[in-house]
Amino acid sequence: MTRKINVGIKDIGRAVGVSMMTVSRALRGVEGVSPAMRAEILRMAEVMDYRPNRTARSLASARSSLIGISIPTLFSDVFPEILDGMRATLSHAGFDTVIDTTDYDRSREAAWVERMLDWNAAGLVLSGIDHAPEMRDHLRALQIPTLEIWDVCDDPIDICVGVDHHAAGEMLGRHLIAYGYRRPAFVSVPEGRDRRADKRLAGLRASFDAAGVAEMMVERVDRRAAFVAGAVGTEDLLNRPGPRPDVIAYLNDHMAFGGLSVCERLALPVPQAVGIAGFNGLELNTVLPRPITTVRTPLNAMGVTGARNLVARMNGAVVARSMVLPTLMQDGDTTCAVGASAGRQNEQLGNASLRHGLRGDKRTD
Amino acid sequence: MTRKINVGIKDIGRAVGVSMMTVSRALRGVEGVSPAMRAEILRMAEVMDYRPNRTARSLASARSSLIGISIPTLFSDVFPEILDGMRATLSHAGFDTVIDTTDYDRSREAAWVERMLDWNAAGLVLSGIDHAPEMRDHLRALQIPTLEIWDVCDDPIDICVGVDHHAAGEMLGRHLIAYGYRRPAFVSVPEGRDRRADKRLAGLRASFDAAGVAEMMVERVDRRAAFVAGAVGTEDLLNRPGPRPDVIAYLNDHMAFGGLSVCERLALPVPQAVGIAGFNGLELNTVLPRPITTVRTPLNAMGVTGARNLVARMNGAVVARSMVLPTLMQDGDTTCAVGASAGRQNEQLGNASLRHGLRGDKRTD
DNA sequence: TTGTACGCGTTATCAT
DNA sequence: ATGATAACGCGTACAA
Repeated sequence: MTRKINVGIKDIGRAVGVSMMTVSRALRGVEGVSPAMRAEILRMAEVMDYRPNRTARSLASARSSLIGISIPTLFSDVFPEILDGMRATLSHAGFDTVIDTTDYDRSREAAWVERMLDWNAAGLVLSGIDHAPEMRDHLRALQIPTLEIWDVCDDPIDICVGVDHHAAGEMLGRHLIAYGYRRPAFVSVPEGRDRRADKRLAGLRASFDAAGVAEMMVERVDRRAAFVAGAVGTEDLLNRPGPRPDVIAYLNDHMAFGGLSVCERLALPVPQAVGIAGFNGLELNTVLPRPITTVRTPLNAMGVTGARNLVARMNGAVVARSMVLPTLMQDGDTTCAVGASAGRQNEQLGNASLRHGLRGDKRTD
Repeated sequence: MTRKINVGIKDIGRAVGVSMMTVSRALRGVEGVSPAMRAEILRMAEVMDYRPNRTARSLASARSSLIGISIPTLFSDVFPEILDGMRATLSHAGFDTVIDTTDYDRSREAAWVERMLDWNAAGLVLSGIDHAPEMRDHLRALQIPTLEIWDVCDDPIDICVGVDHHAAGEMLGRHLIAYGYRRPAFVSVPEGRDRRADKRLAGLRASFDAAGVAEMMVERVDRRAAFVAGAVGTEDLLNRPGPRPDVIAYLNDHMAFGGLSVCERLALPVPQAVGIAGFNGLELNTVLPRPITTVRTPLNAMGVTGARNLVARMNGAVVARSMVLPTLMQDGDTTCAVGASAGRQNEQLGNASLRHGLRGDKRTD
């Protein structure tokens, strides 16, 4: 019960001399209003500076223009890039985005989703495909348009758009094996935190397994800043007793760069003494003194595609349940042919390069 | 008008055998319900899995739990860090955050603010203090709790929390002058895009002016990725005819790092041939091969303080209209005493260091 | 402490 | 093509 401050549909109706319903119809652009009347109403709305009350609209129609977007963190180039891809599509379609950062906490995500449902959210965007089971069931039962982004599976809650992280890991593995690396290591965050990272590691493992290398050192770091995490993890890794790894792969490019800088500080020749590989192919890479070997992921395009699919889905269209985007093996200056047979490897790589496009255009799918 | 899917206050009332109002009171935790009755109602709500309809609540009370947050971009460590600082406070207080990225476009910000008002937003958070005048007036007239963050002035829309960018620029200028630098340059984005950057540049200019150096080269780059922008801007700057700058300051640390990497590629000794200075003191800096001289800004603390003030303000408390947080001059390895009188400068610095705390604890305010 | 009646601004339904 | 009326689910004001 506050003082009436905004003009409402009723006021416009009174001014023009028609009922609320005609105004409502005219404003929403639905059928059933004569062109002349519609024009006059729109003009009057403009003059009176009418603003729709979204809260009332949502209550009456049982749906809102709110889209809930849940991401693990803003401290990564991954999610801002995806969000950027989605923004234009969603805002053009007239949606507002309520964003929540979960810090990789499933229960927090689930609680927040319930809140969004309390808002009559028009749709949801979730990061990845690993969620609280009750939440999955609930969303499925409600049939609310839900996009899972960045990872894919055959059985999403509703629809999904992403890349195959396992395949990407495998691809990187094959690349490193072809170069002759045989003592791989992986620097990541604590297990279970980032499921996509775990999948990439599994893919990497699978490739090395297939090549007869069963052993893989894994270092896990729990630091927020990726640069720092990569540096710390690399230091710890190199300080371990036993044989030193000949190649280190990282969760992402930022961590890889942190690791690279540690190697330089320790005067460890990269890529001769140790190879370095990242993930994502961020723009960062284009300015580094030496580009890092990485797997390029179509983050922005993923956002665009995901948003489009979601909007189509909300409009009742039938869209692909699962959409897998390709990734690209991008060779940099931080890996090279190594080992006793480096010369021979280089020849083989020449051939492989022709066959599979080793430098730049090898891709999943 | 859809099928009734959620249990409402009415249903609980029926189940317990009381009126809706008693249920409403019990659920909201307001006075006027006997403890026994409240306990029973809460239990029943739990059992029936009651979920409040926020839309209806908002319509009836003419206010919502939505806080609109407008930031220029997610591609910077500044705004994610500020957002991170605000998150816990806002979510504990029961607010949902609707985030919009404006890409430094004032009219876009203004349009979005109107949408938030249509949602009965409980409050707004805006980046900086430069906004569309009509929007300012509108928000003032509505008296809606509004926090302007990251920059400060004497006459905010409502309340503000930030740092004094001009003073920060001046501080950096004095620092560089004390080191003997006399041919300064600044690499930034197009003028008017980022007002804070413009203010820092103005402060820097003021210091050099006071020291008798009127000339300052300014290079402006329009690239999204900060690393790339810094690198490109530095290349263009160094390719200019005429005397080369002896020190280059940047909009932020990321750009400074991009510039640093260009200098290394060109085999330009830093800091002997050219000094490099950034802004913000990001964690990035702790892992770089050589820490960049920078001005540290309390981004996270700013978010926390801002959110607390805003929540207090929404609760009707009186809070400081304007709150200025201190910045810290943080000396790195990318600047040093230079010039014909480098030796003497070093001595002076020794003294200055004692007086003003040159290394690490010089600060604004 | 509890209940009644009404209003919030809009959309849905069924008239005309 | 337009209108009257009833929701939507909850909070406010006042009465009991």
